Amino acid sequence: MVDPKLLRDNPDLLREAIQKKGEEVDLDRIINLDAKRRRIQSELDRLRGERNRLSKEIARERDQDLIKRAKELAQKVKEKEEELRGVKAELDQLLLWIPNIPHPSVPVGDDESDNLLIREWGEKPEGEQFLPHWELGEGLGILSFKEAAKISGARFVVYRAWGAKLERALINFFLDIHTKEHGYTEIFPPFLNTTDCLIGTGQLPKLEADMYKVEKDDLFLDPTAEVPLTNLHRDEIIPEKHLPIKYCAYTACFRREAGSYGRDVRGMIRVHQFNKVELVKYTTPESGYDEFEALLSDAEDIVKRLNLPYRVRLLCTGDMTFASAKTYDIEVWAAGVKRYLEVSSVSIYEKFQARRANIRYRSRDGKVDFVYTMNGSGLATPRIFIAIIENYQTKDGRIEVPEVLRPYLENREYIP
RNA sequence: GGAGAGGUGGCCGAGUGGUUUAAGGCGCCCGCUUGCUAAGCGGUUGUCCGUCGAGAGGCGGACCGGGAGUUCGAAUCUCCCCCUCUCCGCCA
Repeated sequence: MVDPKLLRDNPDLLREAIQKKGEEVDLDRIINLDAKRRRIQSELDRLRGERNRLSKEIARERDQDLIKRAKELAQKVKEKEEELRGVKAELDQLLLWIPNIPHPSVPVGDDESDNLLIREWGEKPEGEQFLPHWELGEGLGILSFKEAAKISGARFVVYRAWGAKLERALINFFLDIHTKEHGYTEIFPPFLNTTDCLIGTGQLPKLEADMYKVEKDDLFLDPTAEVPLTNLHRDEIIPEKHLPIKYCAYTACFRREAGSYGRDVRGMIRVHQFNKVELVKYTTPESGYDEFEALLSDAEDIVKRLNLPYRVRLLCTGDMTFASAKTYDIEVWAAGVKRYLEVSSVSIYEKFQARRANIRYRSRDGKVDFVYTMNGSGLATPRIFIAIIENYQTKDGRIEVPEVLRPYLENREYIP
């Protein structure tokens, strides 16, 4: 959520943000409602004050006239309360639809074509001999899309034999580096989240169509570990000395991918369930952007160690998500499909999520303020798996195991 | 799934309709005192909304798991929901 004070102090800033992000929000309606809310609040406070004073008088002497006046006042209070409740409910709902304000360093643009290339790393393997992962994976018996369809339908994958081991190796490798070398605390959270959690991180109400919901229990399968990790400290005031808090977690991630029916239908570039290790930080506002750059480099470090060519792009205002103030994408080159694949999205939310989830900190001088939150994939496996098998395929049709993964794969140089 | 107990400030804990302005204790912070790893004495100590103020802060209101209700008045009474604990049942 944006700072609601901006509705009166600087509505143009909000208007501009909504426009840059290509959202549609009736801001004037919200501004009017906010003014209405404050007016009703003031009246109600005055009425309640009067009622309280009267009640104290009645406690001292039971005067029938006083009680009669108090009754009338109580009726008025009740009416105002009802009025306030209605306005507040509507306002709170609408506030959830105002997007975050992009950071000034973010390029203004409409779509992917306006994203800014920040850097490129590594040598791209190119040539006709590189097979796409679906041919390679099915051929080697390490992936099966046919079997997955039997179990769950389209856009799922079964990892088999060395494929399953490679998947598990990746998850363990990611977690080991982040916990042992980058200083993150490992969390293994639940995979189901309450509605409040998803409102807190900003997936709801806007992205409900993209999520798997367990209707009976009113719970959502997590679309990313960002959700549980950021909600770990919901409704808390964290002492400043505990900051920054750095968490990493493996979870399976579930996305309905509504509205992407024609895209990436072959293979596992886009699937409904995938594995991901997520990094989340809570910081002070002052250190936020430094920690954000550090988080990006923690994610990049993994790609480098796997020796996968990649590039980093800064997303333009039109391509970044609703809740984000600034987002970098890390994309690896996959030689078989001959394109870059997004393997990590690193975003800073400033106070946007903290306001929604009510996560604050107490500074050393006693002031209470919202924390900054940020997160990034570190990394998502299916596309890393794709890049590894496609880029590391050998002439004799096997996969060379990247050196850093060998300890996780029985020290083999090749699979199968 | 069934039965019972409970949820009060950073923490412990009192509080069954009206000086509760949430007792008391611990902790924290500040000051004083003391011949010193400590103790004693005194004081301070929440969050949110509104409003006034340049600011420090003042004033008003709300907040005792969440929500609705009864009442002139609710931490306290009623209803619904959530969570925790104990026992039973089922179960990886």
